[in-house]
Amino acid sequence: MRRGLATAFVGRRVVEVHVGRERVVRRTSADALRQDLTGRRIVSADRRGKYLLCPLDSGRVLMVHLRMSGQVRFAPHGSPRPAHTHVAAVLDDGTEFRFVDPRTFGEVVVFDPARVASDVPELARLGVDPIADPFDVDVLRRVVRRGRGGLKATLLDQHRIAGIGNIYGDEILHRAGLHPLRRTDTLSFTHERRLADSIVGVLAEAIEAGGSTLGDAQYVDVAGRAGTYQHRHRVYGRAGERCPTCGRGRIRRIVVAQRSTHYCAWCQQLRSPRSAGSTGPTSRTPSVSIGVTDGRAH
DNA sequence: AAACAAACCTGTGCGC
DNA sequence: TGCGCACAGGTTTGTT
Repeated sequence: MRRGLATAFVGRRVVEVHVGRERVVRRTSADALRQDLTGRRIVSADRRGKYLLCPLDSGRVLMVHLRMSGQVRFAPHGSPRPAHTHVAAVLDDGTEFRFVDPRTFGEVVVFDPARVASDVPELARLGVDPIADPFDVDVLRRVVRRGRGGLKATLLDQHRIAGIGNIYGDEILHRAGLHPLRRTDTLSFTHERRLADSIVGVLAEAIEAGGSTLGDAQYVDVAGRAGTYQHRHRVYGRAGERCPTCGRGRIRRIVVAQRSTHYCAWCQQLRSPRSAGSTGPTSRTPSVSIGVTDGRAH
């Protein structure tokens, strides 16, 4: 999404702003958004965790959060707006910025970056961003070792690490070969290194693939195109299937931190299977998939 | 402090 | 065909 904004939004000037639903500008108001955006030019497109941040030439910053069902779309001004378009900003090149969100959990706000701590406190309190910030096993250790909860809940905690959601949390733990309920204080240094590598690896690959568009096509890019990473999900949404990595375990679905959670019963055990002639999961080479390329394993 | 539930909304897919 | 229910990418708030 940030890349799409960098292409379609940066350098443009806002001519006119329409607010449909007040709810999506609830942090301030429709009047405030209109005043802060009208006549302003978009300077850049940044991101912290799941927060999209577009600095304006006024010195203030436009923040968009998509939450569960939000989209940002750009289309010619005058073309029919999709249902649930709650904010539309006409731009100086004849296009229109649209914030579309059926569930209205998402939001749009312009704030003063000097007052971020009071105006957008959750943004100020975000943890390390593994893509935007320096991130390695030492950073991960420092952040994760402060608690001793389960791994899945820790990965989803935006105050610790910013930007990992439910899909990528599952995919990261699968790549790392770690059980979602494994306690963070039981990891060896090797585990921690594997986890740090998996966080960066999964996120980077998913970004390059344009993200994950599920069946209902709620996530699409600024031009309405679907991502392709869903074809490479190894566990998310694949309960009951055979694991494409080990070819041996079944994908299980459990509920962790009130989120559906998927993992391979063989590659991701709470305790490593030892002795008794059982070798346990050893292959840690995620790119090697036997007999299966993309899509469903049958 | 941390674990858990509920709340915020709408749409879709399923079983009956 | 219609109805009720479960469930969905996220985050905050309130309760144990």
